[in-house]
Amino acid sequence: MLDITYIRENTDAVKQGMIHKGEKDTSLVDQALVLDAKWRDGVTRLDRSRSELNQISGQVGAMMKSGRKEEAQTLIQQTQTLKEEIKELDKSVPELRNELDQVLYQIPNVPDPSVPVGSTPDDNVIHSEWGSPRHEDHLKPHWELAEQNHWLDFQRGVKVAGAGFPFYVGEMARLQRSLISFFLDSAVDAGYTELQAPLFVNEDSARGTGQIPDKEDMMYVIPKDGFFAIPTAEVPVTNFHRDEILEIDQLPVFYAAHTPCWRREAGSYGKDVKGLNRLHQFDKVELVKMVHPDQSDEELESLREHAESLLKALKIPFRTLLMCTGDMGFTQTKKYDLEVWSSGQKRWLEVSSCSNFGSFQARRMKLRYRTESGKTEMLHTLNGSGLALPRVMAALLEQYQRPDGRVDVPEVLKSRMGTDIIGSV
RNA sequence: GGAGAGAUGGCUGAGUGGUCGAAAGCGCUCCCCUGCUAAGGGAGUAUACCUCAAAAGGGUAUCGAGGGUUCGAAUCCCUCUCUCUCCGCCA
Repeated sequence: MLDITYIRENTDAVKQGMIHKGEKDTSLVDQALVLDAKWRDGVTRLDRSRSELNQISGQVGAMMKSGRKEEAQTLIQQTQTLKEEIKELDKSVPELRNELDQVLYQIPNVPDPSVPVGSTPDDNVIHSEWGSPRHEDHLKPHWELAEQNHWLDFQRGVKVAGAGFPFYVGEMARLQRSLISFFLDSAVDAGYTELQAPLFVNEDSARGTGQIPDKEDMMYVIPKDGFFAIPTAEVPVTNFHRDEILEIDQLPVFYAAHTPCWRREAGSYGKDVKGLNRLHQFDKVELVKMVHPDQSDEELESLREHAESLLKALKIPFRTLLMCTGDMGFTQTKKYDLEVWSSGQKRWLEVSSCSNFGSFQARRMKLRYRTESGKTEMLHTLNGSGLALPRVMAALLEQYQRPDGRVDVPEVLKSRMGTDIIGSV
């Protein structure tokens, strides 16, 4: 959420940002300002009444001590109206604040000035392209390669769990494990601290990163215990420091975590869900940064560069998109998407999304640091995939396939795979 | 799952109805003293919000969370959560 003080002082910029992100109606901002004024008025009145009551209580105490009970009684009688007033305000002020928060939750983060203004994916800017995509006619999609080599078992996945929960078999399982380990090692080398995180989170955490109340339907829920299955490691990892104040010399904080991710993704169909393109459960290595506000612009670039370096090391062709205002999402100030070229499907597949959230997430989860002057201030958070496994594997198989359906192992994975080539003729 | 104990500031730990946002100690910061080291003295050291152009100042709330009793609650009552110990179960 945005800071109401910021909205108060930058009303036009906030409205402009909303419009650029595709909202037609900016009246939420005006609503917020009205509620803010009401709420502050209520707080002031409540504080004043309480102050009066406290003062009287002190006097009563002093009288009781010195035995002036009658005097005390008359004072006590005076408190009745005050107490009623407090009781009312005590109810209405939090209600107003709650109303205000509900409005604030619906106001999107303001895009960074460097983000191209646009409304559709066509307005995204190609930031860079890398590698040599294969364009032979008879390249197979990964699901055909997987079928030939018995690498994926979708049917048994359906039997055991349901659609979108495949088994990875033999070399494919090992390939995934090798990639995960490669990604994590790279992250650690780049200064990230490796975390193994809870795979279920509680309601507070889901709220902290904004999955609820907005995007509840994306998550699997375990109602009996009040858990949410994480849709990304971003949720537990960003919440790691929720409600904390970090010292300035602890910054910046970098974390990397591999987790499965569960997404309900209701309503998808067709080529999107074919093979490994879209699953209900998939593995991902997630990178999270918590940084000083002055650093977040640069940190987004280095985050993107790190994600790109993984694809370069694997020699998988990809492009990086700078997402336009209309395609970047509610919570971000700036976002890059990395898309690998799927040689067998002749299309781009998103494997990473690197985002700067500014203080938007931090404010929601009270993630702060102490400035040199001793004040507390919201941190900036960033995250990015590094990387999402299934689509990387899909692109890898397709890019490295041989005419006989076997697949060469990328150089950087050979020792982990224990072989130069996988599959059988 | 059963039984018991507990939850206070960065930490340890007092406090059972009236200047308690909270003693004391430790830690930390600054200053003084001391020719190293050690020791000593003094001051300061939570968070959030409102008010104020800002700073200063003022006010309010917070002693696990929520509710109640009272003029007044860290202290009394109710509900919940969590932690610890013992037993059971268990990778």
